[in-house]
Amino acid sequence: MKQTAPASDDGLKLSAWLPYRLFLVAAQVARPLERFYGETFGLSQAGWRILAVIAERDAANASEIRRACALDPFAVSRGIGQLTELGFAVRRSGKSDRRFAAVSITRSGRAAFNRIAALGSAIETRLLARLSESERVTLDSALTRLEGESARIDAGGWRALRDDAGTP
Amino acid sequence: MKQTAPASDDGLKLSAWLPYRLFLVAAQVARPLERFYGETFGLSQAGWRILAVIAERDAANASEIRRACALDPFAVSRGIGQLTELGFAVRRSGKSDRRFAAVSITRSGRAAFNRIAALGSAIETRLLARLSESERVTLDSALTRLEGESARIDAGGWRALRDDAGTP
DNA sequence: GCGATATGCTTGCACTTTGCAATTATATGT
DNA sequence: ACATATAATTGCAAAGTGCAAGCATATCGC
Repeated sequence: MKQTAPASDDGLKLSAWLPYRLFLVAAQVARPLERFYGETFGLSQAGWRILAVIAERDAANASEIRRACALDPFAVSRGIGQLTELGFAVRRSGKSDRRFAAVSITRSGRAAFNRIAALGSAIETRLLARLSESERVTLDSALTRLEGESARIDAGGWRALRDDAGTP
Repeated sequence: MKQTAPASDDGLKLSAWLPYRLFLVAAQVARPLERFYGETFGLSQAGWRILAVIAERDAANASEIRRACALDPFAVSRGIGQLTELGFAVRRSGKSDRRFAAVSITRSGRAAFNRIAALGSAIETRLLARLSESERVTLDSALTRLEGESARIDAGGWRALRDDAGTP
């Protein structure tokens, strides 16, 4: 007598499921970097992403950061708070509309960014070294489309997905 | 006089940085699914992953799950606890070595899994629809190598990475 | 045998992160 | 000037995480 499983899989195998595979690579690769900036600077993941964004713009308000980092407004606010506490960013209330505060990176923020980015680049280099030139090109263009589609999937929520499938 | 930035980037642009791009797709796509199984079954991310793993084996011990899910032993233990509380899995202490408890999925666990997997497959289908057949093949083989390399990067820790780069 | 040590897993507890309601500050429409 | 809208922040409860210590079982050395 067995009551554990009728064994009628839907056929989703975790290790072969594209979203999981992407997640796995991203997570494994992010872990050492997170450890580094966590231990060295006391920076959180959100903090690092925001730092990276303000390093490549000359000033950004919270909404721009939110869009660029895929973070919610709360996380952005807290991340900016963390960065200013660490002395890595400064807030100056905007000139025209003072609801938007401009955030910019400081000298020491940039120094920290550069050290983190060096590790980040090393990671990317090691990953890319495993791919041929044509694979890199293909991956780049494929990822661009996947980014677009994933944004739509996210925006639609799960109800939209259920309607895609055979309405379980 | 400006004190905000010497503007000497290391050239890491977040939105073009491979790990971030992978993360972004994975995160955006995972969010609706997480919402679904969270709201519907009260399942956590770890719970879902473990459920997926025991759905494709007939029984698994905690170590096998840990390897298959890239979770630490604590998370596995708690995830199994959650699944048994929900009635989605049962633990039976192993026959030969009773330190290893065999975990198997139950009938209702499989029912839940099938509903979640249906959404998961819908997501994957929508993503793959954006790619040509040859892109899918390339992505598959590229991802396999990236998985291997990312596991090595993770295992090596950040000190090994620093030595890769120009020792910052 | 049987104590010492190793292994697999679990629990408790402090700490961190997250989600959300409520709040503040500013701007805009009437 | 007052109501409403928008951007950002804060406070707090809930959930998640990391780690030390603990429990159960197995294996080794004698």
